[in-house]
Amino acid sequence: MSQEQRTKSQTKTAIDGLKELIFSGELPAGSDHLETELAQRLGMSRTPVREATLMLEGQGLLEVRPRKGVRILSLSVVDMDEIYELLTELESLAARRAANAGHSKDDLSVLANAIDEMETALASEDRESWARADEKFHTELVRLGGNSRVISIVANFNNQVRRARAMTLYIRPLPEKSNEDHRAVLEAIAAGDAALAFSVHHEHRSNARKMLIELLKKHGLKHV
Amino acid sequence: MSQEQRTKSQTKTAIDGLKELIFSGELPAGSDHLETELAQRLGMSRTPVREATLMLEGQGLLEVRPRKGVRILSLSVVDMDEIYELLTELESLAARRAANAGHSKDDLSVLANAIDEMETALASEDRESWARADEKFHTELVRLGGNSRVISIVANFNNQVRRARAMTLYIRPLPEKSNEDHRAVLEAIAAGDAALAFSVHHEHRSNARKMLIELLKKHGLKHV
DNA sequence: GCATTATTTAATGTATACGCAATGTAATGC
DNA sequence: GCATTACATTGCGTATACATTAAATAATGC
Repeated sequence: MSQEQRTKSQTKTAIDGLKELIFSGELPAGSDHLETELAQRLGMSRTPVREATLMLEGQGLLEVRPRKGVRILSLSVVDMDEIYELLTELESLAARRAANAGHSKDDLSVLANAIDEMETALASEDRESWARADEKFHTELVRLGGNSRVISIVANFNNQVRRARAMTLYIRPLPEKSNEDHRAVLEAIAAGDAALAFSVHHEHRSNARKMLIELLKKHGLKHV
Repeated sequence: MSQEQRTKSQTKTAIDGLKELIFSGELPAGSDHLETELAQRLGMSRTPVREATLMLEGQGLLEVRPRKGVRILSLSVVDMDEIYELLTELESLAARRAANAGHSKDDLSVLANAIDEMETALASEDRESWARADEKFHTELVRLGGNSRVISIVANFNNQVRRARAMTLYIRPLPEKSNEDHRAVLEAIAAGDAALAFSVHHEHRSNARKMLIELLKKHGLKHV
């Protein structure tokens, strides 16, 4: 954790608080909440809550519906598919850029570590640890890509699918083959083979997308 | 134009007003403006202006800098390059999806018309008309792609580069070859050839990107 | 004179007040 | 009973008041 601001503004507090409430499921997808209720809950006046909800609406986490309250957004299968398609493209773009950037072995150590962590986690079937390492890998990959717009868009959509991912973590098959892909991507980047990095990662992500969508359909999860 | 809201909220008025002021250059890139000043200018209190600036900050049009005022963002060459790279990828994705969607000739008429309009405009060297038709083509292409996330992201970044595009409209060479690409993309989509639609459009966009970046550098436009 | 501290200023962040419009409820006419 | 209209409620949009604090300025000691 980075050093906290001397005094965090109420609006920031509200943003973080709401995010946390949403991610944790305390404000479930589809639920409605009046500004006054949220303000009370967060211990502040309506003003900063209002500003926070407007910003989070811009980030696709909720919807402000006058007189109906703030609605926490749920994602349909189509939404998930759209987002995964987008993430596939953007992460693959990042992989290509990362390969072209000529990163040193040292630069790539976070990726390598994440892969190791996933391996360890897989061996002990520790899905939570695996998920953390997986997210670390993908986040770092995008960071290495270096396109700041891509970085923030990907981060944003990862937030949007966070709940869904957590929800499916225990019902999906252990990603045995996944790490082969990760290693292949890492190697392509280390070798500076941009086309390969792109295509391998694209394939990897496409597969994950298909798997997830099938899973959602199979379990009748129309909204997550 | 769609029927106006009975009563447009002040916040919406502020958003539209600020956008217009930014796009028109009345609030030049890099300039700073206090909330009070903007409120007076827009004829309303600080509250809706504040909400508007926060939302526009989320859209990358300006930056809220406490005590320094709202700064209208300018884009560096690197920024432009990042954005064009992103647009290249997302529009190409849209082209692929459009090709896979099995659109009828009728569905593709807007694209076809836009191409014709560009041709006409080119013949009379009417750059403004050409730019409008070109934007129409690209917007429609993305719309046909049908991924709503992609649609809104592309729209957003088009807003961000709007000024820069206007600025370079008269100093860049007439895009003689450009329409060949557009036609090729249209044909690939009509034929349902997704891979071709993707690659042709990707190439088209990459070229435009290179051209623009060269142009900015050549003219010493470090910030637009 | 220069650096440091105290003071003032001003712009923001936040709370609050208030009117309006949308929603629900009761009353009325048929 | 049912539809329609009047009424009450309430949640939001906006203005405004106030507190806070960063920045600018003045004052002080050396």
